[in-house]
Amino acid sequence: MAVAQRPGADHCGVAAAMAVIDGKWKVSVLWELERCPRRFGELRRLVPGVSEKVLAAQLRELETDGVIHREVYEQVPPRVEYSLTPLGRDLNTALEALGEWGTKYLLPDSA
Amino acid sequence: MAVAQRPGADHCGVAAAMAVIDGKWKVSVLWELERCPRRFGELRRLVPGVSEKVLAAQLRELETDGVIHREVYEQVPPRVEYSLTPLGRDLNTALEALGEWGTKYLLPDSA
DNA sequence: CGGCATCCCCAAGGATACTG
DNA sequence: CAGTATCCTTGGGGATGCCG
Repeated sequence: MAVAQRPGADHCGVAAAMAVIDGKWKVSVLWELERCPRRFGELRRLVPGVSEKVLAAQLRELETDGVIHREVYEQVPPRVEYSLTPLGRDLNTALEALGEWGTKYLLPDSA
Repeated sequence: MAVAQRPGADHCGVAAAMAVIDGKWKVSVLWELERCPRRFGELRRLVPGVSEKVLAAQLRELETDGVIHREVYEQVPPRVEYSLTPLGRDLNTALEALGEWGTKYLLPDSA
């Protein structure tokens, strides 16, 4: 999303997390990787609508942020697999709380 | 942030939550309101960097989404107070999980 | 005080083509 | 297959001014 960064503010942890998942497709990618490691092409298909350029860019950022791992298998044709790091798994767990809230929020009238 | 919406996908709850907090200052606002209700001008000061236009717009969206309540006191000068709804408090709780992850993530090397 | 209206800008993202 | 390179579009947000 783009979250205001206020160093020192007591919500900076949230801001940091938001910065990591800031990107239109990152949560979807994280979610898909939760099930199992995936190749680039698989992710393209699993995350409909994302372009190659943007998927590659966001994967790089997620890798830089240490939430996913990029494994290159030297073969022909090339094979690259992306997987969650332990940190990434923790992030997904934290996102689940948000997911539960969202599901509850979506209900027209909940109990 | 702007999160890909994939109706039917099993992460749609997360997407819904992300949509609600999508806005550069929304999390900060939510955070400030956690402590106590705040007036418009207070929020401006508490959330440094936000413009009047954008603050007003994001407050409207948060209100539309049912996470904050807008109370207008008919006085001169005008007085408007914003507060969290129960739904908003739940959202903040869910965000705390993310905040804890973020804090952990920020540590150079954690135990 | 608490806004809304207007104009502007720029970075994130989309489309397409090309490459190791 | 798994990307880069290039060009282009969009809209969220910044700055400023006016109003009840």
